[in-house]
Amino acid sequence: MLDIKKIRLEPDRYADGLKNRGCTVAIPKLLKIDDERKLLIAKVDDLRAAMNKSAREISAANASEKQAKILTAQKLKESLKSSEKALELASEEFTAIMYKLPNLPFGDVPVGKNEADNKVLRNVGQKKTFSYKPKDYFEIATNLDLIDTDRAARVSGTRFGYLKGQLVMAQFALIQFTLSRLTNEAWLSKVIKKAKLSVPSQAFVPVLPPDMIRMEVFRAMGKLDPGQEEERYHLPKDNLYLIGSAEHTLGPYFLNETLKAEQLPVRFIGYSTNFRREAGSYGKDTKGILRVHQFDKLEMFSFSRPDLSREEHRFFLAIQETLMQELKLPYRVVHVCTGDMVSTDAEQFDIESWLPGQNNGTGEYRETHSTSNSTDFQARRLNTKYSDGKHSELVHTINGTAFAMGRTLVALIENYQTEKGGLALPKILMK
RNA sequence: GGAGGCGUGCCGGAGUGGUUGAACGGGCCGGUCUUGAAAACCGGAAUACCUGCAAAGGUAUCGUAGGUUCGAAUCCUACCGCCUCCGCCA
Repeated sequence: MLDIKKIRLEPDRYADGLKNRGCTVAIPKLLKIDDERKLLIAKVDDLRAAMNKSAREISAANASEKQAKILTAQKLKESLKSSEKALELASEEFTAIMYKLPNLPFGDVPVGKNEADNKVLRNVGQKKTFSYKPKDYFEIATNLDLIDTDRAARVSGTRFGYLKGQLVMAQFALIQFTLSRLTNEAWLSKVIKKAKLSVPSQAFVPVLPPDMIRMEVFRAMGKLDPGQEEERYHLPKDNLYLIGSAEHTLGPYFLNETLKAEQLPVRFIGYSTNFRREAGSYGKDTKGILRVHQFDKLEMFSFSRPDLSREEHRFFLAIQETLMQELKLPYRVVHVCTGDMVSTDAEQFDIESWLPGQNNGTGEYRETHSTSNSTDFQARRLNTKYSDGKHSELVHTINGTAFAMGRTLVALIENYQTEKGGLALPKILMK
């Protein structure tokens, strides 16, 4: 959620930024609704003050005048109730609009309508040349009996898969590899230095978070906002939702807490199973495991001081890139444009991995990673602050994929396939 | 799933309808004393919102949301969470 006070100070900047995101809410109208709301707050506060005063008088009054005073107070209460009702309606209208507003993009985020306007920042890594037409990962994996979606469909429906055998071993190797890097301060320090950043090098704390989340908390994370609800699995009997990323339960870890300034940044590397309904993607990637209802992912999350959040965000990107380079997977970095960003983000980078077997063997880039700076947008609803002992302020939250298991396995299979239809995975995973 | 208990400020802990933002103790911050510290003594300290240039004033907050009442930390209801016992169980 945005801060109405900041919107009031710079209405034009907000209007422009939100317009670039394709948000149609009119700022002047919002401010007018807020004005009306404030008038009602003043009215209700005055009436409550009068009520408090009369209650004190009743308590002090002697028996003879008490009854008359109570009668006056009762009348006062009637008018208070009607004003309170009016305030409640005005507040609901105001909040409904505020919840619709996405985060304000930074001024240097590329402006654009949709995916087509995203800006490719760089291509990294050597694309392997094949002496034959490289195969699709699904063909290879099916031949080696590493992925079975037919039986999964029988058991669980479309967009599910069984991962088997050496592919499972590869997933756990990938997990070990990643955790060993993100918990290693010396390694992180090298990443920071190479990226010319000045954030501290403290290690990520590995976390296995809950895979289910309460409705109120999910809402506070901004992940049930209009348009997103359809993407979530809901368990009505218990009123719980299945998470779509470890981000969803890592973010609220410090719900309603104030951290000490010297604690920051707090860095988590969470591993979770993620559930997505993939509503509205019918007919897209129906084969294989590129787009499934359930997949595992290692997700980075950081609570940062506001003045360092942009560096922390670039640090996340640098980690993603370094990990990809260690696996020798070619990729490109994309600066996501205003129209294509996730609603809670002020800035977003994606990494798209090179998949040589896609597109009938000519290859294509597919999104495998994403990293976002949500500034104080999530922290405001989560009420997560930090304090230096004198002042307290909302923290900034940063999230980013370390590795999404399924799609990374896809990239590994396609890039490390052999002519005979086997796999020669990188040594770094072979331990 | 059954039975019972409990949720007060940074912490402990009073408070069962009337100036209670909340006794008391500890911790914390500032000061006096001291060569310095400790002890002792004195003083200070919550958050959010509204009005205001400010000083200041007002409102709300005793798990959360409603309700009863002129008045609620105190009474009622629901929800959330924690604890104990029984049952079931990876």
